[in-house]
Amino acid sequence: MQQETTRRTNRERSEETRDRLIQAARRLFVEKSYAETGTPEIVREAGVTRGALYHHFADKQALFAAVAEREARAVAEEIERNTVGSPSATASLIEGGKAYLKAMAEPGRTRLLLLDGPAVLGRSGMDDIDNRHGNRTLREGLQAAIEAGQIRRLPLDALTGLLGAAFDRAALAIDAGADAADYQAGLAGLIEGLAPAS
Amino acid sequence: MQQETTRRTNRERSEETRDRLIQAARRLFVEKSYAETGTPEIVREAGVTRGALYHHFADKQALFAAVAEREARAVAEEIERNTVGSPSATASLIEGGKAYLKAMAEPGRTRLLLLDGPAVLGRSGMDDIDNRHGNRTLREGLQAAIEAGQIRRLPLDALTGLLGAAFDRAALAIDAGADAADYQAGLAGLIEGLAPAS
DNA sequence: CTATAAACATACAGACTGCATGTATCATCG
DNA sequence: CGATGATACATGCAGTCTGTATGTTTATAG
Repeated sequence: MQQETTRRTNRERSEETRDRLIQAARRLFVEKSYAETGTPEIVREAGVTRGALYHHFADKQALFAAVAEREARAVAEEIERNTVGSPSATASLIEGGKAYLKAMAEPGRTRLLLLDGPAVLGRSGMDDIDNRHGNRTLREGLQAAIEAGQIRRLPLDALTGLLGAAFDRAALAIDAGADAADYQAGLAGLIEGLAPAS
Repeated sequence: MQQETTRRTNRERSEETRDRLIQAARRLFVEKSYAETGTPEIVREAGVTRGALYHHFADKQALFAAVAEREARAVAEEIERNTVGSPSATASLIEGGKAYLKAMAEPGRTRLLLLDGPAVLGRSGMDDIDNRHGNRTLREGLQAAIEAGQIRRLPLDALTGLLGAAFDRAALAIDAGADAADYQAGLAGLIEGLAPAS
């Protein structure tokens, strides 16, 4: 039989369709925005029909969640790959921050994860994604630094949130054309300032 | 003439209609969200028609911008009212931060200004509003603290953005039910840590 | 090879946005 | 004060979108 090329297992069919939808949606959500991208346009770009979309995803929002989830995972992996163990805990934090900013420089990530994400999924929804992937690293880094006595003993969750927000803001500003060095300096200043009072 | 009650100048008519629209929109944008609120519902709540809405505002987004602008102004005024001159510049920053968090505790403000705002108007659009109202105070406070030698000399705009983001994050977390004291402590730690290295 | 389930396609109902056109109310000027 | 123009608003319509219900094809189990 020559149509073996089209003969695929169900798993493969689903996998590919989901993948095409997520990739097409990512392209359009980044180029325009979540709100200004319609599902007809997404499925056209993906080469499937809206039936397929609504078979695999509960609604447009669920498709966005899949896009965001994949993106957050990619960021986390990229950081883990580009980061090596550092001597001091604070230095490790600063280095991790640099890796985060570099990963977030990939076009579209700030819009997906920092602008549309919180609005579409709510802050709690984005927190769930963050905690599954990226933020965990930051929290563990801070905890290690605190227990190593290199950072003042402050409420861990709050500190994680506050520093994470600062990093997010830096990523946004840099993406908007601000001077990266300025923000790197500001972040380093904030982190170093957390050293125990002398 | 007994219908003098309905005899109003054009200015008054417009003023009241705009006001009713902005207030109704605010209520609904807060209760649900910008995306899930339709213009038919807004005008019903405001007691006018969609014609009036589209006469006064270019589109739904422009109406949201008006709501956000008014809210940002209210926050700025509330802070200015509740804040008194402090001895040290850093203490003044911390006090201003407390006033900000208190103002942002007004229901709906975090959603309007921190979640939907950036997504609907873009970060640059929200920055415009912020710079017209709130953020200016923070920048000036930081500048004063730097020139008074109470805070390390770091890039002013970057530092303003980073600390502002941390405050925003605190407001969101507190609104979501987190312990306010934890975040206050974290913020105080961040600010105090900016003191020049001893 | 048949039956069943999964994957996808198509058709449709309801709702919404923005605009175009119509009407009422106010302002201006001779 | 009366007519003319402008402003404020109302109504109707076209196009589009989302989610669902129903139909069809493809894979899998027995």
